[in-house]
Amino acid sequence: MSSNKKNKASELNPNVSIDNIIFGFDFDQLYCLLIDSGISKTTGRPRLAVPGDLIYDNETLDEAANRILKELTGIDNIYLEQIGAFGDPNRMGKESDKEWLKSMRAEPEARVITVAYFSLVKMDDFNPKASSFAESAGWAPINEIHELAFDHYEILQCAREQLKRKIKIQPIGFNLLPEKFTLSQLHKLYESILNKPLDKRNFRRKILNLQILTPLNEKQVGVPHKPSQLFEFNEEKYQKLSSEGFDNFGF
Amino acid sequence: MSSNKKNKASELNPNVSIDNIIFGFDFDQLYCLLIDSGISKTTGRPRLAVPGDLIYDNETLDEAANRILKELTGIDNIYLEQIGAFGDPNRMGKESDKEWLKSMRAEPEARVITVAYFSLVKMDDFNPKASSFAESAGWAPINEIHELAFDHYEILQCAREQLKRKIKIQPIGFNLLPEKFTLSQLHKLYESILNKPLDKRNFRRKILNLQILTPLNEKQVGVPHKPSQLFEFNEEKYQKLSSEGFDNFGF
DNA sequence: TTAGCTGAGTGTCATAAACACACTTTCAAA
DNA sequence: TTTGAAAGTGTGTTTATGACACTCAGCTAA
Repeated sequence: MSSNKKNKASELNPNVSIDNIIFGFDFDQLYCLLIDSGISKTTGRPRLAVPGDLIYDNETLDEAANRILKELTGIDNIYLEQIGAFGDPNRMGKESDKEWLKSMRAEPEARVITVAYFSLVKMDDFNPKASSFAESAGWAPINEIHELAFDHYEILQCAREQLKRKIKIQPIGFNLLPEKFTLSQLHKLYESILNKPLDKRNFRRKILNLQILTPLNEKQVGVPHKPSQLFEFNEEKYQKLSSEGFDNFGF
Repeated sequence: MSSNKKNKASELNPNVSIDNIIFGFDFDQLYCLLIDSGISKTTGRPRLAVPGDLIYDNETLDEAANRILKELTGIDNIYLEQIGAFGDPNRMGKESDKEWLKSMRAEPEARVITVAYFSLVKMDDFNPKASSFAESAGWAPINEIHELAFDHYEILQCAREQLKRKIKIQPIGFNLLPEKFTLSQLHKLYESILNKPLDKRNFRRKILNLQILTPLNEKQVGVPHKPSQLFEFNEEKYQKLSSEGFDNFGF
């Protein structure tokens, strides 16, 4: 039975794909990693999509999402969370999508349900490189993304909403920052995700009251203003806090 | 092209299914609708599962979930929300599951990804009746469910968590109650979902402050204690409230 | 060398929400 | 008419929220 399973191991499942919204943050705004597969013959515009692929029959959905992330960026151990399944029978109905599918897929007409994920990466961990199935990949500011292949634009909006919801409950935002960061950077990150201004003093008070930040004996250097204190996220204190049961960051 | 699509219309997709956690409430505790497909030859115990089915290639995931709900219960227009996709390659690996699959599916060996939903029904709207693919269906108190087919137990736990999260943000609980209900019933519902006691006076104050309940000129009759005021949920006021932007029920 | 710019860092007060807590009322049944 | 069972009600304390404006430290360029 196990060898029977192994036989199927390397087969692509023609009906289920993964699409992965990869978020990054440059201390100023949120970005999303997009793949540019060239100028579409039908629209005359670049065909932009989120990284994704059909799944293999021997991998879990999480494994498939990690694989896609790894193939594209070369990094693993990334924060990854499922958004949900998107399965409109017509989700691949645009002419430009069909054109692309014909050139890429063994069964371009097959109906594909996609399971969407989002992941949070430290932007400087990743230097976009072309992957095998796309001509190029790059970071796009999320507010400047207006059109994507398939239903990827819709998925992106869901991802943004889910991130908003989640960041109010769990400090996953730290996955978008380097090990050491300033409170202003964290502040700006929360503002970018929640898409609204937050009072500086109130933000600092709340975040510090959580006691999940360790101040370092280190400051910014070379900045043309008062240098900022650096902090790091304290996983241990956070675990303690969540096991004691709290359920809100309150932003 | 459209007729081409229509051709595929009635085909079952062998790789994607829907499973639906259907919640009910009897003013005392939460229930889940389960299907009993008889005594398993391998375990000797009844094989209990959540209603579900493969999807058709021409329906959206939401439509498929509604269809399953309708086929089983005869009711539509039910509150329905996606939980997510579950796709462990081994999720159908138990012997008792395989035995059942062989008797039910055209391709019993196919790998199936399932998209889970939960729905909220007014228990007295629904009198369980046997569906075509199950010998019987019935309500089980969620705290008494310990073992289910496939990964349904895991899905049930996710559903409970999602319901907990959601009820703090949106008043979807009203879908589990009849048109007219008392504050005590609503109180008990919140306690059942959140799985913890809530102070009676504080609960009433909060819920009434939301101003989404209309008191009726009607009381309970025939109860051996002070009769309770009846209320109904006011959808209109709720819409107004949510469009003005609030994001928390605060329980 | 100093003036000016930039963002860092800080505290208080007023308001609102959360929480803890106990007795009286109304009806049915015995 | 007494009893049991759940309904209904208010206050004081504590905690969290939100609004708000100035000084500080380092760099740069005159």
